[in-house]
Amino acid sequence: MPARVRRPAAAPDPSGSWSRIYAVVRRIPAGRVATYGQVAALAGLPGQARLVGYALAGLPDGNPLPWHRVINAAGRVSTRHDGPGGSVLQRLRLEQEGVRFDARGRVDLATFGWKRKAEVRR
DNA sequence: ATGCTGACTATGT
DNA sequence: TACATAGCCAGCA
Repeated sequence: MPARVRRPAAAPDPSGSWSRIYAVVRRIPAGRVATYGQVAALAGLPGQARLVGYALAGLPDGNPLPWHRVINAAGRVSTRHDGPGGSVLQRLRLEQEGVRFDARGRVDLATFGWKRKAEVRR
């Protein structure tokens, strides 16, 4: 079995990359989605989209982090190894927040993508 | 200290 | 649009 990433414990290392990732994910507003690469860049880890996925994989169940708002660059929900239910739950939560999926199960990043600055409204 | 794995992305065919 | 390949980093055995 693959070495399942263990959660960063209750006291995440503030210097650790994972903590920075979590901090960014937490800022994603409801009804919007961000790509792994985008989160990585905002976390100061340009190009390390993978780390974002792995960091989220180590999240404990029931944690307050809106991990479901993070999807891949293709606008699709990544399938996790944790269980197929995870991706389903993710899509469900997003739809609940108003994010629309097309017939192919993809999200239009141009519409629901998280824009950090100035965004469309305000 | 070394090697393997993994919620990814960009590029080429 | 879909599949294959290479590059990236942190954590665990």
